[in-house]
Amino acid sequence: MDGYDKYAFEPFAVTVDLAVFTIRDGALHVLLVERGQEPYAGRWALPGGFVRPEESAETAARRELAEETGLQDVSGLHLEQLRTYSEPGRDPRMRVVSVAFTALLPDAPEAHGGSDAARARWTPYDAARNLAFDHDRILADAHERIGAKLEYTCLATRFCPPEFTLGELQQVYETVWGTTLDRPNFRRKVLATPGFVEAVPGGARLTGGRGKPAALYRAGPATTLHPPLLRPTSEGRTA
Amino acid sequence: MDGYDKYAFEPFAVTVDLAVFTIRDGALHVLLVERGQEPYAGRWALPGGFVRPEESAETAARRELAEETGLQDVSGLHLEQLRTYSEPGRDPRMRVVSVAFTALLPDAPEAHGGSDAARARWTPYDAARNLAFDHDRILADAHERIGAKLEYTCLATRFCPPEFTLGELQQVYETVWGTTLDRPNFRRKVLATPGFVEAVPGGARLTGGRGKPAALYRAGPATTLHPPLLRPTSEGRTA
DNA sequence: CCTCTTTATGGTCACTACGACTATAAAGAG
DNA sequence: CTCTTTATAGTCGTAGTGACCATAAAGAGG
Repeated sequence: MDGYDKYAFEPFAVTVDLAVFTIRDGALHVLLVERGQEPYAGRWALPGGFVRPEESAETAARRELAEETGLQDVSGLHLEQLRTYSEPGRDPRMRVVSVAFTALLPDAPEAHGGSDAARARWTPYDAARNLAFDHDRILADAHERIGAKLEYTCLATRFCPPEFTLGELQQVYETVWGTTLDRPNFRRKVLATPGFVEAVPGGARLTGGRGKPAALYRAGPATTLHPPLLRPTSEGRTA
Repeated sequence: MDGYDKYAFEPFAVTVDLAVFTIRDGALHVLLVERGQEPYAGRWALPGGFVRPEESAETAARRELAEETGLQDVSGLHLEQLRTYSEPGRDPRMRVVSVAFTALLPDAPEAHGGSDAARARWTPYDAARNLAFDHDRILADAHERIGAKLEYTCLATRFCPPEFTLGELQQVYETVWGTTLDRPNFRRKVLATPGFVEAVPGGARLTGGRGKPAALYRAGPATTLHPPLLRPTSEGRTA
């Protein structure tokens, strides 16, 4: 931050890009918009936009999240800065530095594409490839980040509605990690972690499921998991 | 990234700020520079500078790191993006978005203050307060980040010279975390983690220490710790 | 109505990891 | 030679967890 008068500085455009995840039909989905203009016209991209003069990147990201999802209240949603992408050639028109964010939604509200985004669509994560700009990379980084954070935080409840069953919570882990987990062991771990989930006073779910009705839980006050809930095959990674 | 023609965008200045840590005399130190001009003239700040037109933020950060430390080869040093700070009022003169990085140095080369930074100095972390801009916040975020990463990565070896003793490695943990660790248990854990450290073929250190000479180790190929090496009192955090 | 399937829930058992602790070895200081 | 200091080896009990097995409670289909 020193030397303002020693080097001239180039003006940059600053944008935010959002990797918005949800779980739909037991599969991880991400919100994409279709680009209407060059470059990358017709290609899918992460939602985002310019940071306005009076905004911070976080404020801009939450504004874009509201616009793209069409949700009335996005204040309770989990929004987290991922990292900043600043490679000189990442936008062919001009020098754009983009601050990427990750957001987690409980369930997919189908109605969206509020303001400027031409078409917005929930896309299965595995099908979200060949995106515009460096968005493939951003999306992969975001996926890796949330997978890692599930291990040592209570983030998984952010994918769930206000009241949920342990089976739904387990499905969050299985969907993001792409693995299966032993149900009794998962249950034991979650219930043994104080503040992770709290039982709903007198409720059990009946109608939907095919099997025995499951108890309902809410997200607890805890934010971190000690000890962590490690992925089955996350051992011995050398690189 | 859509809507280029729909909203005018403000040009931003983009800078990098570096939180460079080392361990000196058993205490965590951070590299600071003294500002020579307004605003915050005479105050200490994190080293940093503008991102040049042809650079990425990472490139700019490594260039600044070389300039401020005066080191010939900074290519092997650990440099990691922390996060981006973009609050509208964080620089009183203009709109500046800063990408913050964290760097870890094995030992403190006293000679530095290479190019534009008036005076650069290693400062004990606990004494690095009341910095310019929002650098107190950046520094605190950086400290929290490296403390957390020590738990589940092999980052601690980045604080050590090429060959080190387990006592030195333990001191890294104790210094960053501000705790004490049980020596035999720490030793057992480190040696039981494959790829964390590797014994130097036939060496033991003699001259310096007062006690029994310690075996020398090098950093191994592993990058992550499974299971993690958790801090003594990092349990039950609710907020 | 009975049986099969499905999901939820409760439990056991063995093994690993770890905190707390004791003991021994090998150096320098006095 | 003894004291101090640091490194290293090992022990013991407990928490956490992976791999199971068993039971309960619902719907589906005969």
